[in-house]
Amino acid sequence: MPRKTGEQPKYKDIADDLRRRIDDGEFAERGKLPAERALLKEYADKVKSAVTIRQALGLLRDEGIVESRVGSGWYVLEWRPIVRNGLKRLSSEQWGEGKSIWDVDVDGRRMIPDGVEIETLPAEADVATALGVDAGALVCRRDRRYLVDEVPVLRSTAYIPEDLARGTRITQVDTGPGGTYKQLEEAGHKPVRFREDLRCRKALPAEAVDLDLAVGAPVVELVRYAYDMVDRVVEVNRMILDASRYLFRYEFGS
Amino acid sequence: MPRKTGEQPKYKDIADDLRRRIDDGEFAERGKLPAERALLKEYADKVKSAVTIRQALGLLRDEGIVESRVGSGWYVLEWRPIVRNGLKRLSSEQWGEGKSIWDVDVDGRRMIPDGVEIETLPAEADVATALGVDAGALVCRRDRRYLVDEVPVLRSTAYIPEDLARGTRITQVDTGPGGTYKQLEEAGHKPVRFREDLRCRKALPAEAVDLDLAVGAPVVELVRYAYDMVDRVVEVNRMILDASRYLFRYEFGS
DNA sequence: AAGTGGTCTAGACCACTGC
DNA sequence: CAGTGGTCTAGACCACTTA
Repeated sequence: MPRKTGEQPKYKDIADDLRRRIDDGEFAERGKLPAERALLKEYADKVKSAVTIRQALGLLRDEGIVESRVGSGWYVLEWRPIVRNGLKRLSSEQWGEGKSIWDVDVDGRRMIPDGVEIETLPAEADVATALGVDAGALVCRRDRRYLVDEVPVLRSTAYIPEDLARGTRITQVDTGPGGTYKQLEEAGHKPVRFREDLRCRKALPAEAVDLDLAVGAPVVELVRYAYDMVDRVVEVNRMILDASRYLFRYEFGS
Repeated sequence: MPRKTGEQPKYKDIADDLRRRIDDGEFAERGKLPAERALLKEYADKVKSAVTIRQALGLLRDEGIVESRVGSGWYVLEWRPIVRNGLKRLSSEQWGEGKSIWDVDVDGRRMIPDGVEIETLPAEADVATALGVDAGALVCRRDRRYLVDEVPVLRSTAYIPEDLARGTRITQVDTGPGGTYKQLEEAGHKPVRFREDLRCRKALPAEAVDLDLAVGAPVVELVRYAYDMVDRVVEVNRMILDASRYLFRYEFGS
């Protein structure tokens, strides 16, 4: 039956009730909700069809407070963010002394690189524009995924103009202490200025697979530009992050 | 019929095809997709039920590339972000000379305040913690929504300790040129340091209504802390932004 | 008034998980 | 193997938009 005027749809009623029960901690112990068929019985006086129950659960999933596991059930989610400090991580104190800039991402938890792909190839149009080189000019691409607690949280794809990367460890899997930025410094192109463009949107299907997310889950697309002393772009890094796991922090004085 | 092993669900096939057609510009002219019932006929050899068509369209909506208008149809969305520069907007050059810090949000477009609510009230626990005052201490709350192109894009709720706001125009609807920060400066508490914590998640039902979003659409929750010379928190501003309309930019030198 | 998206029913079979 | 979520069908009525 469709909705009557002035009434809220049934599935929203169900979602409201489940949200309240979750907030009340009713499922806190096992972290697990009753099965769909069980909920259908619980709410039998309100709703007749399993589809409507699923609609309510889907709403809660959209809000990021529950997740489903096929063959297993529906589970309450906790939110425990990774704090990513956009300023500290880029201070040369971090990478100047040989620390990896990823170390500052996670407080307590380790961020583990999961496979690296390094390739030298002609720049696509958007990459060329971002780097300020001609389209088709050679660039070095470093592509890598990162895990926290064995869960993928971040895909990072960095582009460096080939003439800056050539002959350095930037083209190697292990860039050595201080990473790419230290290598750029030694090549006479120390990054001194940065820009980060941050955009939040829903995951595309390919990204959802890569980061093990539900389709439509929010991701953050973060593009960082690193400039050297003469304002040349020496690196562009495009990152896709699982938005639900991150808190982005920027601090600055006047 | 359920999915066979190794196959993609039908609704994803439909979504893939529609995504391709949108990218090809097939609907660019009117910006409008065929009606659900028309799509059901178009894809009659693949899919038999309207629910499955709706599932495919819902996927595209989750990805933020189409929207639905009841009684009207499905429309292709364009993405034209508001660039919000987190650094420029907070330089005292912006507000020191009497500009509103909102003016720098929109390039070309105007950001229009839509209703202001000002109230002095005891601080909730989380606000008290953020401001570094005792729970229950009086604070001034300035709550306001902003529109761009007549569309709500931002809800801003600022909290200022009552002893700093008392007797100033902070408690007035119009804070005068330079806004709250100019008033704080004149009270001897010039903000000199800032922190912004940015988190992306799906909209809660109340937020969705407030910003005229679909439930589950991504929003950005941005909390800004302003500190004076002696590191006292002089303002906390909690903002909820329509994520689909914003690009956040942070620039910093080393 | 005609067409549209939104909601709902009462079933069904599948692949996957966990015992 | 029993239970779970995921997908699918073939209908239906409602409120809303557009003309």
